Amino acid sequence: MTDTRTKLAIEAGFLFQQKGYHGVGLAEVLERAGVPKGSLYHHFPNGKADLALAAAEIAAREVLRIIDASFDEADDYTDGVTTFCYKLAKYFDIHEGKIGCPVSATLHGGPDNAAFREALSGIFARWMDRISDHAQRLGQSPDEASSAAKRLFLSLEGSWTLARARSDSNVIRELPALVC
Amino acid sequence: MTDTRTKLAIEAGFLFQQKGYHGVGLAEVLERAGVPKGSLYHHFPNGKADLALAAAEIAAREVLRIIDASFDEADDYTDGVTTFCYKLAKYFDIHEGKIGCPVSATLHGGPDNAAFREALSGIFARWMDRISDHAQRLGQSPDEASSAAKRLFLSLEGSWTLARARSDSNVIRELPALVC
DNA sequence: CCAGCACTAGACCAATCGGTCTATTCATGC
DNA sequence: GCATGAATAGACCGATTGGTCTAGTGCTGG
Repeated sequence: MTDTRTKLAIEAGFLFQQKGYHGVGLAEVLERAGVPKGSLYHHFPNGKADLALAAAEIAAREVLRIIDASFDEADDYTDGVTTFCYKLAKYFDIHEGKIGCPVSATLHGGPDNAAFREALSGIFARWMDRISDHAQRLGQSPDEASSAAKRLFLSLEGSWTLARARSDSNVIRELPALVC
Repeated sequence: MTDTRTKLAIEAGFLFQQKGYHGVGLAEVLERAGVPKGSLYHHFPNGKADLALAAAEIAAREVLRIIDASFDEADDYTDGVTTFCYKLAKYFDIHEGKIGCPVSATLHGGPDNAAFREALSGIFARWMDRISDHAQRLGQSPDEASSAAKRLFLSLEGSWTLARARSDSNVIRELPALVC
């Protein structure tokens, strides 16, 4: 039994990830969450923008969780990257190939608000930092780890885009061979 | 003196690249192009979708042109990639950091139309093929060239995303050091 | 000079947009 | 049992959406 606020953010997240900020109407979010409009503006006083930020934050934490789950039981960096990519590809398949990077899909194309951009680049930084931490723990030097993390992140964003265009998650699965 | 159809596609392209398909209203396109609605539906009978496809096609050709201009006078592959990235970063700066990949910004988040997805993945394939051709011409084996092109394309898409989030084109300029 | 067609021009439309507002229900502390 | 604030419920709003339709304009071949 998730509370109303969370349910709204999660449903909104799914929709934003597929159709982008402007592509989703509040009516659709409300219907899927089974929640009336009054509740939305009670929990998110700034309306749609608040909702998108909350949705992105949830998706961002979920990705962090997947990063940890992948690297925690890895023998070396390449091993962790491989597990990570396979998990993401599976996540992509579950949503029928309609999904890009859950965060950039939600926040890009939204209002060109400074708050949006900062949230977005902050989330990206957290991801890269976390990957870099794991790389160091698995034996890489700080410099190696940092650029490996950046290389992985950048090409992962690209893979999400290409996978979506092709409706095919294999691009993501081929990533470890390409960047490690 | 560009004709009305082209003017519409170009103006629409700028807007789509910044705000995405659903983020742009026809009224805004019409106003910026200084063209009445009747003309739009004369030149693009299927309306907004046609317009987006035409805009993406123009942007795609422009990128191909930049690829050629960068690699034609390059001594080796790394040299070509560097020139290419610098040109793109400059293009990014000209548009005040509001722009992502001109094609994915236009077509992603649009109708989940099969035509859109095919156009998108076709354009991406053309870019990668062209880069791969140049890499081979500059001495790489077909396999090397193909995976180098893919590596460049994927991380370039990611760089566009990150550059936009940070409003900073340096990510793009640092790309050659990261992927070559 | 005029018939025909490509094109421009913009009024108009139903549908949907994000957002506001009031009324009601529910839970909780006294 | 009652008061209070949180939360739900949804009617309602003006603005804007993409799209249609009718008029009018201007070029071109005969």
